[in-house]
Amino acid sequence: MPVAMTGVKLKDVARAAGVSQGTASNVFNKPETVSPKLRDAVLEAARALDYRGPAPAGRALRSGRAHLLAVVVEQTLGYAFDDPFTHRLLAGIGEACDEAGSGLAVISAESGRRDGWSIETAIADGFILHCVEQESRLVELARRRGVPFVAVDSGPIPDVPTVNIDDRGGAAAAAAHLVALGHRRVGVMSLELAADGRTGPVDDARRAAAVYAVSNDRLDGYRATLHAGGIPLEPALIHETLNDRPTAEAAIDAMFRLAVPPTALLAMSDQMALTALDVLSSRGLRIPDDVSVVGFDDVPEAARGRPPLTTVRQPVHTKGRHAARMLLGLEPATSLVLPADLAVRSSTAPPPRPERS
Amino acid sequence: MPVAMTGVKLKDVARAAGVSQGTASNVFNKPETVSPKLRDAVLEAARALDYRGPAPAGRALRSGRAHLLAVVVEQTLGYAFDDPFTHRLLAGIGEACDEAGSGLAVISAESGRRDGWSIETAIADGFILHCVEQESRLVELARRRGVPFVAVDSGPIPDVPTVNIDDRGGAAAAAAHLVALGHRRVGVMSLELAADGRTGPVDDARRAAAVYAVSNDRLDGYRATLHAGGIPLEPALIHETLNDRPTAEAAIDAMFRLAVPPTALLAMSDQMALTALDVLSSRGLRIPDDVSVVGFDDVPEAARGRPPLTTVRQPVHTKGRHAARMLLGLEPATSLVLPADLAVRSSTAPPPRPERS
DNA sequence: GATCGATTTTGAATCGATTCATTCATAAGA
DNA sequence: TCTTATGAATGAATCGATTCAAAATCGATC
Repeated sequence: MPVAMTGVKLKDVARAAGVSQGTASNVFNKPETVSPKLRDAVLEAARALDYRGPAPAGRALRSGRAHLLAVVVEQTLGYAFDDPFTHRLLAGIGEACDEAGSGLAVISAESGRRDGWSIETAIADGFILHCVEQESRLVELARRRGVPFVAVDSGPIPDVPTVNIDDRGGAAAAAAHLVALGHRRVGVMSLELAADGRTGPVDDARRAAAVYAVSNDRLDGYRATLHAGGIPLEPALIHETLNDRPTAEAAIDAMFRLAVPPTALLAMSDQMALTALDVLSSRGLRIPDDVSVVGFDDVPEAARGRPPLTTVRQPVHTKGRHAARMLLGLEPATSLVLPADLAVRSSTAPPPRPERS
Repeated sequence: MPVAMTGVKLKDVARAAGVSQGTASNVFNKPETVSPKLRDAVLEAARALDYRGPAPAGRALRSGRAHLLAVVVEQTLGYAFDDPFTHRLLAGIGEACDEAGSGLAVISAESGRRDGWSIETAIADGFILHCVEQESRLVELARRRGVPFVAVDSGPIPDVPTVNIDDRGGAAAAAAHLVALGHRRVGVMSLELAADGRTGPVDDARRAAAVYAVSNDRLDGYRATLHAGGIPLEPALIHETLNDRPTAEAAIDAMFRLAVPPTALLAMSDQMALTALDVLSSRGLRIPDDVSVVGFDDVPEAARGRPPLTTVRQPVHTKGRHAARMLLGLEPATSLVLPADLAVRSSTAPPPRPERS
């Protein structure tokens, strides 16, 4: 058993076994097409030379296949793996990859990043873009790269397969639930509308500048439904956050400092809603007695909230699965809009002092 | 703006720009070494031909660098992304990758997997093996592959850099806490000892057959400390589970059917401990009044348990970070043992009827 | 004007396999 | 016995870049 140094390649094995390189290659890739006799000879030579098997890089170059799907997120990898929503999406994608024997990589397209591994340099068979702006640098990059890709949670994009949920409908259901309960003053905690890090009240100009389809659609759903119920939604009652604790807390602060604070909160993510639960109750407000809270996403933590969160349920896992299966050729690559519905739990109730019973 | 079909390569660009291929390559990789004049010419030619940039596969083949770290887990991808512990590890690894501009891939080494992407075929600069058996197929594969790797949560492995925590010490601290509270009858919920899917009571023979260093060390820590406190740990009070709900529930069932059931439970993972909290309280047992429960890991959910879980805190995130940094050459590749300590919260208390006060 | 050193540029070699159109056997059918 | 299919094996071409030793260029100095 010699300790091989390096550099044994298929050519050497082929030569040692006295066969052509093509045959040696076949032994490793389509063993059934080569006679047992030669097959054994090659395998034996490989063993003798301590050949480490076909080198992946060479193989990828020639065959054009990488057996790897890459998920592109706009945050840092550190953040992505901390976010429960992303987990579920990745789990769904992972399931499809399991099916196809493919690997799964995550690419961070965070702006300030050193280059290295990115859409431009990743050796992958396809990309899943998550939550990108409609006319984003990332879409452009993926296009240029010439590798199939699908966009998830990014709204419709011309000539690109996409997977979305009915954000507008889900948001409408959430708002309708509050209207039905009798709420007349409702605050909205919004996800980012544009990628500029801005937070705070959302006026019409800001809304017009929205680039994230998801936030925009949800806001639309809220607004339209509240409006139909005769409830105006003034800028002071819509606060944009970064989906993290500090900015969510600031939003709550601002809205509950108003002369007439809201009796209910519509949050565009469970993460914000759970923060709200926490912040509000630590201020002595009771949920749902004093304030109702509705989340969005139905992450696993939502049902375990205190109290369990009323929220918009969406098939995150399924979404990931579809996107991955499209890229893997396991289903046709089209554009999908999956349904979202309301899961009513215990964080919502009629407002404390109904104007009419 | 012509719609390029395919197949424009560096050679074509070089020719069009009237420079050598080497120079063209430098324009994309070390722009500072080529004169502005030629640089512009090349860039211009690239634009004109709609060149898509250096193809990653070709680049990887020649340069030998992939700019990608791969994490190898023994479960399916679907499972891996569902497990809170894995998230934290990945977040730590991701953080280091962010630093180095590297990508992060996850490989499932689940046994029944179709081939495709595996240790043998992944184009990666290094592997992080998580929770593998000491003399595992996976270690062997990684060795053969000839690419640097480090093993995490796998105990010491000869000639391989590893990152572990002081499992024995952490477990001992957990047990000592219960002993100090006055418990005399303690049950253990164990993680898998070997990869054969077996569950149920753990006798000496089974213990001797343990291949997972983590489970083995924790069990050792529990045993030694209880023993020192004069508390015997009979097989009927050690139950092996698969770290999922059904088998955890079965373990609890069995132990609480005993003539003298335990007054405290030592669980080797928070996931099991949280399940225990759930199962026990749904049977009318109060925690910690009737039964004390100690977890292991301190996942984020632990602090949010009902009641908040007393558990062994370990630096999962840091563990991942170290492993990744070693592979990325950001710190020397050695073997690390990080500390674990006890986080006392509200799931532990003295036993209901102390034999002596 | 010649010389020296530093900076650019070149061009061929190399990374390691897969592919595919041919050639070569072998067995079956006429 | 002579085709004709069928299945194996061959070997050259190719995938798309990076590398590096050697050659060319350029300024500055003597």
